[in-house]
Amino acid sequence: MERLPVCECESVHQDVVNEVRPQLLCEDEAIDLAALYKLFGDGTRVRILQALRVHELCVCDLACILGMTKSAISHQLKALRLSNLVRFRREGQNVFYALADEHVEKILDLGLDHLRE
Amino acid sequence: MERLPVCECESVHQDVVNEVRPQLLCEDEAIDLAALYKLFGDGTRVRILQALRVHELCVCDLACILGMTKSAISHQLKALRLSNLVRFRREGQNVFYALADEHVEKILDLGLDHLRE
DNA sequence: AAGATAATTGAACGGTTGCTCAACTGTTCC
DNA sequence: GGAACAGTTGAGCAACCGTTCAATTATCTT
Repeated sequence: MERLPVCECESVHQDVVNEVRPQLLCEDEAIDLAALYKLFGDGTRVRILQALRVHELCVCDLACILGMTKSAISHQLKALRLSNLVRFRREGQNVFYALADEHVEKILDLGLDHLRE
Repeated sequence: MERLPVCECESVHQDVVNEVRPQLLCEDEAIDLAALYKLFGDGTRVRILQALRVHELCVCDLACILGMTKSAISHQLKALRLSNLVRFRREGQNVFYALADEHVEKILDLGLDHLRE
């Protein structure tokens, strides 16, 4: 679906707008990027990810560490799983979760850097 | 408010839990980090930030570029302003916005890296 | 096969969020 | 001062989100 270049404003700086427009994220990229960061935008998920930096953990462990129900944790893990931010393996009755790659750690660190500056 | 180390589970891996617990983010840090990333977790705000990478822009320009109302843009800019992700200066009737620092760009880039891997 | 426990799932609820609309502020120009 | 326009703001509403609760699946043990 094309986004029309119309707007309600009279005094647009047309030259600048024309310079910016081709460098924009396309709609899909913007949505994907936002979807990625949305996962980091919740306290529970961030704490889960931070915990998984230290050691792989089962749902039970995470529930214990964060003081939440297994159900709540599992729901959040599902979201992280579907976006490939965590991977998991079953071992008997336990399912162990771990960070999917070091990209996740980098994102956590960069955010913490920003907060602590 | 202290978080009790209780949980509903019987078979917690206590040694691992004890190792992870002291390395956790405290509640406040987790919330602040999540609040930061929440701002990147919306398609409109991400597109605004990406546009501001190219050039400082007034509300009008952004509305034009994104095909949205000035009001909608202004609401989002307020959120970005309150968290110091953008700065602004008034020039006559226009208010020009720009990225606050290169941290914001780094975060955008890291997210895009992840998507394109 | 039955019982116990880890984990997942779906529905439901309450809170949050993003946009719209209308009213308002601030600046410029006459 | 008053008209015109850029920008901000608050209320309202629909959509989304995170937790709870209850039911279900999967695995292990006896």
